[in-house]
Amino acid sequence: MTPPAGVRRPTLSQVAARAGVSVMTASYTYSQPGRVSAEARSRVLAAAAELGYPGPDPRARSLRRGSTHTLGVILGEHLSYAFEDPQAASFLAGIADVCADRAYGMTILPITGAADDGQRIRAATVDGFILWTTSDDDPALTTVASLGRPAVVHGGPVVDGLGLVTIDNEAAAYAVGRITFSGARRPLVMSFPLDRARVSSVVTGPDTAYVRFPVTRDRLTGFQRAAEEHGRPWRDVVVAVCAHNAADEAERITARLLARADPPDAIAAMSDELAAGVVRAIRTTHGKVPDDVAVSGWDDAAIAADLGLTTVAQSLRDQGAQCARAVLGLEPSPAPAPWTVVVRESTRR
Amino acid sequence: MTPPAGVRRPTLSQVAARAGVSVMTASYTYSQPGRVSAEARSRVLAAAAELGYPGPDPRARSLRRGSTHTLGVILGEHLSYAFEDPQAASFLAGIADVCADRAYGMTILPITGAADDGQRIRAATVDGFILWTTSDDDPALTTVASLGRPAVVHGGPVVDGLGLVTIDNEAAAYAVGRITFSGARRPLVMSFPLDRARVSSVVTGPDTAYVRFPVTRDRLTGFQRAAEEHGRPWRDVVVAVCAHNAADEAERITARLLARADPPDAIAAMSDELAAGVVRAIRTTHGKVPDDVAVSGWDDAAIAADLGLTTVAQSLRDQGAQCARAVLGLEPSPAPAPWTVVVRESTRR
DNA sequence: CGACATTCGTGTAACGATACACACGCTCGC
DNA sequence: GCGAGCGTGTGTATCGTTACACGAATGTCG
Repeated sequence: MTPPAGVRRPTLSQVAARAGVSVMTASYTYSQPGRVSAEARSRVLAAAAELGYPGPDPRARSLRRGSTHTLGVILGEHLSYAFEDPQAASFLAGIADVCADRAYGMTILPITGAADDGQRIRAATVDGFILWTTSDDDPALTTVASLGRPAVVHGGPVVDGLGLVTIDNEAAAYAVGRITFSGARRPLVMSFPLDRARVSSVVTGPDTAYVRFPVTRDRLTGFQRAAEEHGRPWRDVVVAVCAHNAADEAERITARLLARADPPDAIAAMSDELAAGVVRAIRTTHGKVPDDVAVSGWDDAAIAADLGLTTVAQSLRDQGAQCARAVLGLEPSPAPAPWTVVVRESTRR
Repeated sequence: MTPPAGVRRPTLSQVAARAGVSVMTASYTYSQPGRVSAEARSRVLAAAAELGYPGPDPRARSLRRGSTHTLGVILGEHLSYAFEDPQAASFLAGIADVCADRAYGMTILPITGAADDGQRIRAATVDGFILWTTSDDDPALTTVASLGRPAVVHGGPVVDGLGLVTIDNEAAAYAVGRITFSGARRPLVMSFPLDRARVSSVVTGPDTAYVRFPVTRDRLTGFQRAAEEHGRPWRDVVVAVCAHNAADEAERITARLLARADPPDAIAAMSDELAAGVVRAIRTTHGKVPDDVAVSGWDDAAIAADLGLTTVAQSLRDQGAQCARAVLGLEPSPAPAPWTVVVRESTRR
């Protein structure tokens, strides 16, 4: 995989010399072919072919032109998890659609959560940024904001100078929570992490003000309203926190909770992935959905239809595309993204 | 998301001027801090802070240094599918691991299958390439080879000057095929596309020499050997081709095949994803796995364990990482990647 | 005390391309 | 017949940084 050493990429001026024209004529042949006569153009292209000139060096071009034709994507969690998280994958697919359309590259930035992330962001050769899964206190936010390049945050928080693409998570959580918790005596929320520490834990009625991830905070707030409306005080509501958006983890935690003296009888999960784990755990212990435990998910992924899950339908793919368009300046002021609640068997008692 | 217009990024020479040192001293402050005295260094950093200088411009740096600190990934199928294909996601995760480690960016190139893909590849500001899901006649291969930058192909084909990371697909297919087809009278292969047209179809005993995707070709060849060893001539073996690696499609096709007068009684699928669709279709029609139909998958994904699928275990994640290391020159000569067959209930009669 | 190594600052010349302005020859239109 | 306008070719300056080589100052050692 190592290229033959010693062969250097020919330059535009070598091509120009060989074609017997000026460097600018050669340059225009690539950037504005119409600007050059047919004869000159063909001589340049012939010379380029003879020399094996692959076209203008993108590095030099991006320096001179000031644009890299590439978008940077900053994924909040360690990259390892990002690709295996189906939500993130849909979101990335949406970005990729727009990028492919406009011939933009899409760079996944090598963020690890370590101290040098700021440097890595500053060193990225990209025209703009899209941020996924950021917390209020994520240092990447201030770094990106300080660069003065266009940037859009998905989900939140609101940062001055950065765009925002999101749904109204609180309203959606309230809507699906009301359905899930209806008639429940021990409602439970299967949640994403509350802060960047990303540890799994089980707490009751957490103060949402301390939750650092805006998406998670808004959803918890909505679920809280729904629970309280059904006469379940928040301080009695159990919130199970999964460190990652993975069904396995939700299954393990749910199994433990079901074994308690006061097992939950309604579980609202923050993703279909987590809900799938919940359902698996319930079935393993010979429980019935929804008779013993009502369950809802979020996203309306393929698995939600398979399992008959009530869920919040949103298109992360569209939201990814919206982010990309916003960064590229194709979408003046992104509107709140649409969502609906899809009611299926998993909440019908 | 649009940055305040008019503010220009300060340059290194402005910082140097403000700090009262030469440009080179300022430059060394960032690239080789040890090379400058503590006093000069702190003056430069102070000046940079006052001016809001975010560090050396990566575009200029990559032009001058000749390296971009970024790897390019070329995904054979249209990007839309790539992210939703769990195999691709694992592979990408492996690349991402290595990139994050070395502070390399990872650019997904905006390949669409259209005519200007070559230009897009040549215009990519990357140090090397990793190619995923390429066919023998993929024009991206020759384009990449002509650039003389390090590149690695996953799965094949073998191209002069490009590295190769793969398992021995033929041997693995033979191994899992022998188990799956044991005692079967109507073996069937659920396959990936045979060529870049990517249409789904159902054929019998295709001439493997005409299959354009090396991975698919090698696996078919292995399955062929396995079927023939069990006394099933290849011309009688049905090969169902799925256009994409998606369970839904496999389910639809399997349902149709099961409704035939001569339904298959053993199905070897080229991925667990496809096998999951196969199992779903069998169960929908009240068939039993493995009693009515033996099934095997490929990859040993999470779903394979869930479904009790016999499968070829390989780590696409490790292979992705291997590709990345090879391109970065950290791995002299990549060895064939390991695989094993995991036998579970789905083939035990 | 002179020879020699080390530390650290600087000037100059690239890296490879493009923006811009200018020059030249032609064709029109009046 | 002459200025305007267009189509084409070219020189120069510059994008922002770093490699390299050189020189001055300081330190070390016999």
